[in-house]
Amino acid sequence: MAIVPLYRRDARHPQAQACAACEVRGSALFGALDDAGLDHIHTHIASVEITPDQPVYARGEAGAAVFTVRAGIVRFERSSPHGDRRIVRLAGRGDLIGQEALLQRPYADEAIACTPVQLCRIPRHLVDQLATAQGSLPRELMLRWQVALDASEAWVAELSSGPAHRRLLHLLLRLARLGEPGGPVWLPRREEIGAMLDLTVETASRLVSRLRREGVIELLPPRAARIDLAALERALNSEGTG
Amino acid sequence: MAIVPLYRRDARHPQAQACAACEVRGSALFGALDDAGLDHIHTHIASVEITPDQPVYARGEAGAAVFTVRAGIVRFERSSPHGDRRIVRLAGRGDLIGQEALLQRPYADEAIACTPVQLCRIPRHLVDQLATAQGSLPRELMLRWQVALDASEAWVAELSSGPAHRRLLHLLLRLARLGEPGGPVWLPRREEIGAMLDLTVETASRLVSRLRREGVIELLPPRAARIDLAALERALNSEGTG
DNA sequence: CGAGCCGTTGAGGGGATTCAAGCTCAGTGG
DNA sequence: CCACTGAGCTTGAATCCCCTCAACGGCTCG
Repeated sequence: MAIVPLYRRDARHPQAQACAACEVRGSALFGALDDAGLDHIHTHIASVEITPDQPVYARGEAGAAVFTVRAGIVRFERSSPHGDRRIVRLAGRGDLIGQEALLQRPYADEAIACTPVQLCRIPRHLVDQLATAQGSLPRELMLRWQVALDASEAWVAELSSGPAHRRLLHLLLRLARLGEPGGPVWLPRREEIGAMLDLTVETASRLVSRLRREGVIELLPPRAARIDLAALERALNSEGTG
Repeated sequence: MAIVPLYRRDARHPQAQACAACEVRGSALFGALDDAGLDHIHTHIASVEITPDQPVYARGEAGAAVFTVRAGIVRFERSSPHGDRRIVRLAGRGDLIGQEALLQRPYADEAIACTPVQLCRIPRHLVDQLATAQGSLPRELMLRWQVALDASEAWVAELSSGPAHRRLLHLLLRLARLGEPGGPVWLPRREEIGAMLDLTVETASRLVSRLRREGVIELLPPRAARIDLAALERALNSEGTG
């Protein structure tokens, strides 16, 4: 974990004005804060960069901080005592992760970077301060919690239900939304697709190959792809009726 | 929906002192409130009773209230545009449901009573009042949100992963925890089991019958069963190694 | 008593897994 | 430079789990 403190006003610092200029400010946790508020907090928030497949935090760890995702994709994993692991959710730009820490609770999942990830690390006590001083923060927090809950329930409904082919289509739809609109999307390894959709690597591979032949996706190795959204929609619709 | 206002001090009222005497007070949303606080809110909270298979609220509805579950089991459903429906989570005694309403958002799921359910209906504005007046409430709220998020992620990991036999064992384990310890548990209809585990009725029936033959559960029709927790544990363990 | 819902069981088929082999590609060291 | 290696991906063949289609019995209720 590369941790760099943020000094908003020191223009010589590479992370100068990072909070104020943060591209996700409008949708991030402190989006509603004015400059005075930023002055108060900016010295406590650190910018964190994580390389793919490195953990942000581990399940059971007594966390002292929450994170906002500034860029990249984070996955949440749980594994059974028997060893099989399952990816239960993804988070992307603007999402708040590790909220359990605010309740002095251990982290509930393994959080691992899928792509290069940029995070803002926010100490627990800092949120506590703002929660008492300001009125708007709790509401922002609850919003994040609800977003996470909604994402998790949608994961059950879309990525854990029905035939494998449809589950993969839904996954691609999500990946497309997580990336730049129209741009190439991050494509997980086959083993990761399997962990997301509860499939074996072989089945994941077969299905991806099939979509490639059908023209729904164009592979851009390694770990990227271009998605034909129109073809994807078509495939999803013909899925139900066929 | 049978709605009965709660008048805490009117001893002639059947719901008299319901808030003060509420069995789930210690673990419920207003658990931390003192009597003075109760005085303020008790006239605004209504007791709601719902019969099995009746909705608490519908997805998309602009909700003006959250609910705490005082007794019974509530299920959350989502259905795809193609018509197939999936149960994504269960809630039981002490759980807070419909929290989206606090954010002026439409309800995210269909919430439907599985068993006879008793709820406390808490208007949104009441929570807003308490949130500004008291400091402890937001924390309680966040705790509920985290409980729901955790339940949803566990649903992915346990009830949507692996072979159907193991998924059913995990479901029975949950149902046992939702009911009285040692007592009979509520057993969903086969169709409902199917919607929870993404199975057909036939497969659900076959698996239940198998567990009955193996002595893991004893059916107590209609819609109840006794579970041999030791046998269940054994079955879950031999599952992984076999 | 017949209608309808729920649960059960059987037979057959299909989709996903398992086991296995071969491929590409980047990194390594001769 | 190129064989060697290992990780990731792909494909094939056989097996198995679960689905589909179907029939039937128990039960409630009009």
